[in-house]
Amino acid sequence: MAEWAATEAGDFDLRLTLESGQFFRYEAEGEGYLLLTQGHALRVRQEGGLLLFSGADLAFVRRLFGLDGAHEAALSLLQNDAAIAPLLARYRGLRIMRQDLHETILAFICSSQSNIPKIRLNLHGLATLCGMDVGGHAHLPPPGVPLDPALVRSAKTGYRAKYLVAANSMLTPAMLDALRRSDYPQSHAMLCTLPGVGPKVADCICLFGLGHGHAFPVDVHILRAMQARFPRSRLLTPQRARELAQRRWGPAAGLAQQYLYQWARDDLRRRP
DNA sequence: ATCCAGGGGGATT
DNA sequence: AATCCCCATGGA
Repeated sequence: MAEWAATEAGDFDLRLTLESGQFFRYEAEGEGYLLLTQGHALRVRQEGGLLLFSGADLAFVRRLFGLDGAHEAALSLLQNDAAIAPLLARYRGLRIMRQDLHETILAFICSSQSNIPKIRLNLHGLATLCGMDVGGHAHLPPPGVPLDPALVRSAKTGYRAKYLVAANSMLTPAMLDALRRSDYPQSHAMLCTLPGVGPKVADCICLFGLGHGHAFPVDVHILRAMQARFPRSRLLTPQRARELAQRRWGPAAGLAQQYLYQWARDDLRRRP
């Protein structure tokens, strides 16, 4: 077994962050987790304010989990806002991860009309059937390669199979580079040209795969959360909720969304 | 603009 | 065991 390294991770909650619906290629293993991403088999576990890891270098781990000053800067924009501050305290340590762009696109095409366990099932199937083996671990297929529609379908991706096949062929290195070089509105528009990617999924990709803090994906959970916390805003449609969040929180809107999502999942479920 | 199909898993009956 | 429910996207 590889050697463990450690890094300071105060104000970080590994379990909360990993299981908050932004990243799906993990499984519980012993006291921690095994993550399969970007060719790495990364083992992580948290002991108090220390994050222990093996399988990738320090810079990779700190970037993946958002352990940088950008998080503190975004937090400081939210902590004086009465509409969101209680959630910051309740879910202390929840961070936005910074993931690989191509993996994020595949994951969130799978995410439409779905749920976390099923997305994990889809991605595991996709990696096993269409992907590549790296040291005994299945990783997602690389961008640009043609995927076998029958295999993609057998990963139980359902009607999303054709989107995954078409999108992966469109995702050339040039397109990924263009996405990375573009600003938030441009990359959002470009992502919406991919099959299976609409405004909501594009915002997830902007937030988790491109690090655009303004991105504010609105699904039913977020819409419910926004309606509950801004009861005086009449007729809060998904589009209006997004505009309100971006106007109110600016580059911290995406982080606010993550706290709202967690709260909605915990407290605003149907049939409580 | 409005309506509705779509796939598979989970909850409910 | 059968049925309802979920709820983003795309096409009619």
